[in-house]
Amino acid sequence: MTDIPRFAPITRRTIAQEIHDRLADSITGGDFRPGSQLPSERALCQEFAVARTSVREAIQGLVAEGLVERRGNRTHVVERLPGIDISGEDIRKETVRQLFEVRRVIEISVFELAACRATDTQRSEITELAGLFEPPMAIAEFRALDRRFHWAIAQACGNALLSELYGKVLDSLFGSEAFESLLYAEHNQAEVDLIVAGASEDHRRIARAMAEGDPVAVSEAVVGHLSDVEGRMLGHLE
Amino acid sequence: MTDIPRFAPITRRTIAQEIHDRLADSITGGDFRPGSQLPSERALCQEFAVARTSVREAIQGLVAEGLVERRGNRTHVVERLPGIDISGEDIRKETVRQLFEVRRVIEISVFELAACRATDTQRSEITELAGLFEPPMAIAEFRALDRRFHWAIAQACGNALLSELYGKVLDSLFGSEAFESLLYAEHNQAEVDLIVAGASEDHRRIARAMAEGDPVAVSEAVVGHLSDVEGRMLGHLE
DNA sequence: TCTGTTGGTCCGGTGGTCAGACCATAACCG
DNA sequence: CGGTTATGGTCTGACCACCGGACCAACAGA
Repeated sequence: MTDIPRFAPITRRTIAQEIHDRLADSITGGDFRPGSQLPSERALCQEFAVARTSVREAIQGLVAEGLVERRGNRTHVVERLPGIDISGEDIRKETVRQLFEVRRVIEISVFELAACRATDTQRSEITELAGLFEPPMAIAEFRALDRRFHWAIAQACGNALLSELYGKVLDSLFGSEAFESLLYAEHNQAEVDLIVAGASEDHRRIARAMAEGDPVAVSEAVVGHLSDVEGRMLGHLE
Repeated sequence: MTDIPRFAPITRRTIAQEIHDRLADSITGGDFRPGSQLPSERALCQEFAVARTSVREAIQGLVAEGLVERRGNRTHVVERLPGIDISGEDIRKETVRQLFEVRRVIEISVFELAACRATDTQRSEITELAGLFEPPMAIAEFRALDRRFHWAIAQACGNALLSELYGKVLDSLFGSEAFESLLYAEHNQAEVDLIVAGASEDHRRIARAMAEGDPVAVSEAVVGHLSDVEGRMLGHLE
């Protein structure tokens, strides 16, 4: 009997396609206000670390699909996205809401498993990382530490596939332009400071429960943490 | 103030790197018995749908890392994988065990959300798909339908990010060579027939609860389903 | 009106990939 | 044991994607 095919064919994706999709997701995800100017080709070159020809091809696709348009010698997001009739603001909040829903589904289990399975070394690392949160903190510094903290716990859950999936949630959380633009908006600064302070306290609480190997306490701390941060972000930021 | 960088740099990956990683994962994941012959370069060309030069480069990397070795004019998995001292059989079962753990974390929530949020059209589709399970069924046919059934539910959960993540779990579930090799092993046929019959019944039960919009019943059915299939796969297959 | 920025076009070069051909050697089969 | 088949090794020419850069026309802003 012939061998079972074990592997799916390789799929190929050009750099322009990847850039196109990321820009399209960003636009439809509410990161750009309708009518606003897109970053220039040269600026996007730098951010994506690619040649201008790749960025050009991606943007040409966006023009063809009606997501952006040329105005003079500038590229702007169209005033009305095809097929979408809620505002960028609402899209952004829905994106964040869904992200928290996913976190509730996965993060609680990951943290509970880590509480049970982490090695002593991992518990020490988690405790040490929690101790580094010292408000007030610059947003960028806070987020970098926040990610390290969550990833350390992810690695302690003892399930490679679950760690990988949670890593993708963290990629969404820390790579989300919708999330970032809420945090960095000038008029949200005072509220963001409160979020940072609350989250820092929550992280220490989680780390203590983790160090004690108490999954129930960890679960309660995570539930409270998610509820608090989500409530503040959706209720108080714009 | 300068714009916040919104996008991470593009990463580049060659076809040979992708093939290398997939082969390495397959080998360390227990899909090839130690000492067994790897599929030929030409066979892998066909499966991956790439040129021989790409497959060659990937395999040369595996040789360099000590995962495979040349014996005469054949390529074989090494008898002892570097850094691994449990058998492929145990690795395979651990892979499957972790996969079920991830399913319990995510699938129950996805199904519960779908029970609450599915449209009438989606409920009808789910019911129809469940009705297509008619044991006895060929494994390949069963798995294709199984995947459609789970994906239909995933799309009904009302959270794009969660659907995407669950899609990756399904990719692992239906793309896992560890899983496939347990199912297709000749000596497991009778037990697999029992798994197919039990799963078909469970799917109908889930679809009924889904049609009734009963998340509690859906949750119970899913928990039972996962427990049953996992128990059979880990306890009775080899 | 002038300057700077942006999009448009073009160029030559590099790396990755492709399909194919051919050969030497080992494995397999009668 | 000999013949056939299969496999890995090497090589070739072609094509594509991508790169970095240069230059220009037109627009936006001061």
